[in-house]
Amino acid sequence: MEEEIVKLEEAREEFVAQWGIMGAQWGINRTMAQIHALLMTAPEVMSTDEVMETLAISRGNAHTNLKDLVSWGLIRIVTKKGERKEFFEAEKDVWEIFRRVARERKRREIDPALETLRNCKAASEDMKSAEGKAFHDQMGQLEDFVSFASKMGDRVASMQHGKAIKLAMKFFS
Amino acid sequence: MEEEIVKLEEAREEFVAQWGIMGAQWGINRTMAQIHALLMTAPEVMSTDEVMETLAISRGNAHTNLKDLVSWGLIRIVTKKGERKEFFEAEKDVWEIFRRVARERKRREIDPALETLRNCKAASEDMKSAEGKAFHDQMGQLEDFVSFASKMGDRVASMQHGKAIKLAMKFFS
DNA sequence: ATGAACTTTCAGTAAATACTGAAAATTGAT
DNA sequence: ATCAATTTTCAGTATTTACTGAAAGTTCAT
Repeated sequence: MEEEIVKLEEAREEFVAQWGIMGAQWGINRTMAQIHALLMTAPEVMSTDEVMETLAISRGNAHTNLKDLVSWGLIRIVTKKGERKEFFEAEKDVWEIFRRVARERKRREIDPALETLRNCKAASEDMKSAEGKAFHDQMGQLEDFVSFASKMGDRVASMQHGKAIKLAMKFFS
Repeated sequence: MEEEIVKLEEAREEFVAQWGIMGAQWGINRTMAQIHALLMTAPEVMSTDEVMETLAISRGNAHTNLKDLVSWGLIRIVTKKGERKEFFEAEKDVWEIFRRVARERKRREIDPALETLRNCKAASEDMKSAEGKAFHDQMGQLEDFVSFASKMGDRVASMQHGKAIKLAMKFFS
């Protein structure tokens, strides 16, 4: 039965490593994604020291990324009574994870981009030249698309899991 | 009327810069995103030299990123008769841009991640411990979610623009 | 008020990523 | 076959991003 524990740890390590790579490809720092993966598959809450030790990273690094994960709403701080230390626990529901990431990325990245697109569109509003008109038109198309996608995201993210599943079923019919 | 040209160039520069920042936030290199933005708003096809000059970057950099954009299907090579140089032209249709990015990211990033999730799930298939079962279950949930999202993406990406719009309308009703 | 337990910050450093520029390779016209 | 135009590659370098570790700050029990 000891064998099972080893196998589990191996599988978990593979998952943590791959989640880190995937995070990096999507513009999230590798360590943050790894900590997230670690906590998602942790049977119990973990302290900063445990995270440090498991991933072999420094206190500063662990601390910063744990706090970033908290600010993304992907993990939460838990305190045990009688203990002064903070422990961390991940949101494990995939639908909830998706919703939180979608919300944050909208707020942090999509909205500022939309702002720029609107600026560029406005700046080229009354242009007479063919180039000016084409640019204005292109900005308009991009703005429409991005704001549409963003609204879709909002809409989906604010749904209950069950509703979303139903919708998806309809979608595939 | 000269004034309009200046204003247009300013707006275009703002767009190029912001698109670069956004790209970087989504794990795409800044220069690649900037070249893409530049070509999306170019009234004419551009040569490597023109791209180099406009963005003040080296030949190697311009070359590498132009070829990467071609491999993403976001720009294409155009030749002018009587000229040996290659020119580049961007796909301008936002829906088509979205489809190509979705396809490539699936192929390059989602599919490998799914592979790992399946591995981890399989590796913990017959585990008896509570930890093993919980891990297996978590991998299963993640796999279901990712593969579902990926299928949705496929489905949407393979739609015609018009169909997608209709669907979206239904969605918002 | 003191001090141990713990968290936070941050200057310095390491690692990863992106870029340059020039040399090598390729292409196509003569 | 030669050569000028053009594309491609890549060793070296610069820039950006991430990490370390230790010092400073905070909190809470006594």
